[in-house]
Amino acid sequence: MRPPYSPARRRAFTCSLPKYTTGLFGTSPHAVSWIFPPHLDYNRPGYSIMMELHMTNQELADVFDRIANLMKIQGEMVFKIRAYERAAETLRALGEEASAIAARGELTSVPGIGKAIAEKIEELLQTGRLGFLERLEEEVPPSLLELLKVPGVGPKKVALFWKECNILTLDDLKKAAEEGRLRSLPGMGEKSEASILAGIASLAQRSRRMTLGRAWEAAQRWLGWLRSQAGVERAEPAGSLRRWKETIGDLDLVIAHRDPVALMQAFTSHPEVARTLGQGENKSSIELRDGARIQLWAQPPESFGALWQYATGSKDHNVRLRELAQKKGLSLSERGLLDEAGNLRRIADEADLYAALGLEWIPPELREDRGEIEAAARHALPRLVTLEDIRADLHCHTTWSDGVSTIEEMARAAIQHGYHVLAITDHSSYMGIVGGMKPEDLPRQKAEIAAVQQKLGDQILLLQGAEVDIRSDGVMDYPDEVLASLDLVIASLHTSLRQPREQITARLLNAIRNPHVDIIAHPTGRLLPDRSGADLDWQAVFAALQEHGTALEINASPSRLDADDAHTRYAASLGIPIVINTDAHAPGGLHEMRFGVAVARRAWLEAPRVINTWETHRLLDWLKQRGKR
DNA sequence: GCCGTTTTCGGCCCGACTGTTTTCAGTCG
Ligand SMILES: Nc1nc2c(ncn2[C@H]2C[C@H](O)[C@@H](COP(=O)(O)OP(=O)(O)OP(=O)(O)O)O2)c(=O)[nH]1
Ligand SMILES: [Mg+2]
Ligand SMILES: [Zn+2]
Repeated sequence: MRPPYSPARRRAFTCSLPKYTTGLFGTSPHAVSWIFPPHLDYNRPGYSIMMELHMTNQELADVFDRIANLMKIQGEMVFKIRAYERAAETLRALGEEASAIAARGELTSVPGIGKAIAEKIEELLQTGRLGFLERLEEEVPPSLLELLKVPGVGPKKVALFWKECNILTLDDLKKAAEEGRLRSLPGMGEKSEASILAGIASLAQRSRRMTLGRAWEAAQRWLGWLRSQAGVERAEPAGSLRRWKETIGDLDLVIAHRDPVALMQAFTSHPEVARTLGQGENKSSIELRDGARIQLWAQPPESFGALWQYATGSKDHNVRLRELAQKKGLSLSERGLLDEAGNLRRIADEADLYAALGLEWIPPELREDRGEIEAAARHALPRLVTLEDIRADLHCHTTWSDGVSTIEEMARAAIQHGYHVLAITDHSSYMGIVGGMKPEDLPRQKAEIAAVQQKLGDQILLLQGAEVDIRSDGVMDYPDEVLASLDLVIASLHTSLRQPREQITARLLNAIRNPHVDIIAHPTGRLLPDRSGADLDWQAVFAALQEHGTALEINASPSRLDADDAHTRYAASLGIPIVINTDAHAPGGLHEMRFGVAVARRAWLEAPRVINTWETHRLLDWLKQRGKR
């Protein structure tokens, strides 16, 4: 990853890449390295790349978050700061690259991006720099940003420490606290000084964001504990977990309870607790030994709906909802709806809250302020795809490559899931003799699939596919005649994910243009929660997928969730077929389908967009159209 | 800085908890 703000690299290129490059099985990768000339266009009419440098939406968003934080320390107007923060969120959710929108001159038509921010985006895209930020950083030392990360330390205190004690770094702050120099500052005391030291310590060993899988496991344990406690009438997940966001910062849990004081005490003195961050009668917060944090809120059952809605968020969704309430002369909070006369209407059922504001109930996965409130007001929310809609899994592994179960075991597990189709897609040989399948193994595997098929009869249809590696030179790991012999071909990147944008994009495009390839799996190769994926030119990838009708995979593994919600939503809007696959390496892996479905739901997808919800005959027709037998 | 079936100017979510206060500011969710 590049640092959040650094001048982008200058590039220009103009040549052409072959329509697709035939795999030359058995030859050295170096023999075909010519497919990456220094200059290329993507062989599309009108798609001559004159891109001079590039910043991803994520990188642009990081710039605006940085501006917002520096302005907070500076003491700038809060509403201006909110505008930068909202713009950052908008950019992260776009899917389409901001550079493409800028090229059309349409940045200001994006909600939350006005004239000032659009100009800054354009300056960043054209020059890789931003004068406004450079001047801001001369006024406010950027090293102060690390102080903001200390829990309990906000912009006011950072400014105070900076101006009164010349504290510029985390080390400065630690030293000042240890020497007792903070307690005499206005608004500070011994306790707050000690809590800063504790905050710095926890920052050092604080764990990063969790994967959804880990978070749900922990949440189920804690919900079980809560439900076993006296007086708990209901306990439910909330926050990013309930919205199925791709990674989880902390566990947010809510309970219905009439007198939660004793329960809050039990919660903060649970044996797994390393530190109590706060304890009151309405909410408490703890940090566990492994660094994970849990936030617990309580309201009586008659207010549970309002509480659950609040704690589910997202923050931006909540703010929009509260603004809507305001316009109707109401005031919304976790306690309920307050009318102008000052009467509090408690709300037991979340759906009643949305109804009171004239809205359809909004599925938690949509609550990100990405247009869901407007759609709910028009009663035009999508009918989101569900786990029950899924009829096939088109990506799994067996003992023929790095899976741990046989074809029959995987097939029987798929039947248990109610699937009508399972594609066996073992790895091509790039992983080496042990890991991958050589082309000469394929006929024997085909025979085994046929035998299992005969044994299982019409309970399920088995397809012989393969997950074919796109080699680091862009060549498919199986030659065309081998690809042509398969029922389904998945192509994916596994190696050299750090190649420069144009090079790794060219690899992926080469696979998409290969007429035998049906699905592009885990397109970026990222590994959650920490390892970012390939730096793809998404606009080129979208265009190629659209042109060739190739399906884009949502890989359902909680450590991938790749493609992500934003890119999937935009891809589907272009008509690109979406497939949700588990990439299971054992029967248990098939259970991860629900995480992939969650990504699809966050991408606003209805079932027909997802090809593995289709009836078998329709799926087979699709494959046939793509030249399969 | 953004935005508009109440506005192109004047609004912009709202409450809990903590530690410092002698009535509240700061931080957080
Ligand atoms: N109204 C309102 N609600 C907020 C605000 N900040 C947070 N919330 C609510 C909505 C959030 O989903 C919920 C939990 O806060 P978190 O900071 O844990 O965020 P969230 O769980 O969405 O993401 P996370 O994965 O934890 O980073 O609290 C706010 O400023 N205003
Ligand atoms: Mg959270
Ligand atoms: Zn795989």
